[in-house]
Amino acid sequence: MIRLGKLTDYGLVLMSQVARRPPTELHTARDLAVECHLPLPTVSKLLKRLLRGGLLASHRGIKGGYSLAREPHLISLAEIITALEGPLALTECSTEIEGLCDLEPSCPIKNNQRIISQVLRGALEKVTLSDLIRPMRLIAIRDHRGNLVPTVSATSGRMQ
Amino acid sequence: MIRLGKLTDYGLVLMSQVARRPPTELHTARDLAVECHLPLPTVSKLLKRLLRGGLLASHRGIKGGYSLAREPHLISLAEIITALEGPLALTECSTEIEGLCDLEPSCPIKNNQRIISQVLRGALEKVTLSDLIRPMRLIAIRDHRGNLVPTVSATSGRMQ
DNA sequence: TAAAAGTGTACTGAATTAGTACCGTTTTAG
DNA sequence: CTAAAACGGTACTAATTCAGTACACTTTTA
Repeated sequence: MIRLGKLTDYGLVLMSQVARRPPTELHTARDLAVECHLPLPTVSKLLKRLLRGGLLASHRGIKGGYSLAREPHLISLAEIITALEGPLALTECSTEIEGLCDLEPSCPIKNNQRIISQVLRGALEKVTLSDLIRPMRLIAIRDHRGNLVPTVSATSGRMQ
Repeated sequence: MIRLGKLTDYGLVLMSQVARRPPTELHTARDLAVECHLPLPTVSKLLKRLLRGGLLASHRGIKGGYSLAREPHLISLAEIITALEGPLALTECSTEIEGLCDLEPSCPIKNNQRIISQVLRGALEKVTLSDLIRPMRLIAIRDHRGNLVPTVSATSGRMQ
């Protein structure tokens, strides 16, 4: 199982909750915690990370709160996950940082690892926050080898 | 960062090491450990899991060892990862098992989570072991929104 | 100016994972 | 027929990572 941390999952829930409301509306950490049934400190922590990632805008003060930094269809899953978990990669060796893996000098598949990570990222970049909040269809396409390849399609008709 | 366990990474190295040799050749856990610079107990553990996943065939006895259960181009990354880490999913809620997540009854994006997992799986099913052991090209395609979408292409001309 | 809301850091307990050890089973060479 | 080499399974321990929390600070507005 390729795992996404629980916190990242919560983060997706939070983002989609904000995205579901009118773009001008401000959401306090407290309100979001109640609406999403999550503990306030956790929500607060996540909103901070999403802010630093440039996905949310914040407004301080007594009438403050958070709003989306961009329109939902311009925020990809890849960005959200990156903001919450750090650089999107399958293994440590596929990041830019060298020397993390003992096998690195002799690793026979190092180069391909990087490419695989990019394929994965490509898949996640295709899905946006606006896809997450509206009904999605799963369309299966048969590739040249006859395998079923699942792909998303929003009801709006957005395709790839 | 979407993380794959270190062990799974080792597993990919092991599988590609076996795949690089003639299909009839048997590989002992000891030999693979030396060739891949990994501790023997770890290698042994991984080979067992890959066997149970149906990706390797084993031969006992003094002249025993492991070989691939199928040709490299019929073994997908998705299968290898599933064998080593369990069902391929982004979050617990996207698996078949219900009731793991407190938010489940009220989770607004539960259904879409499942679909996202399937998209990801689709991407990993497209890459096979044979792709892993030969030079791969990364080809970028622009989708309808003008974004670059990375995709793999083996030098053999295999495409999707 | 006080209250409400965001900002940042640091700590602790829990859960997961990696790594190891041990003992059993199968096969084959001599 | 038996000893050695290799696979097969389980269970345990240490290390790492992650989730969750607490606390002190800054900003804004009624």
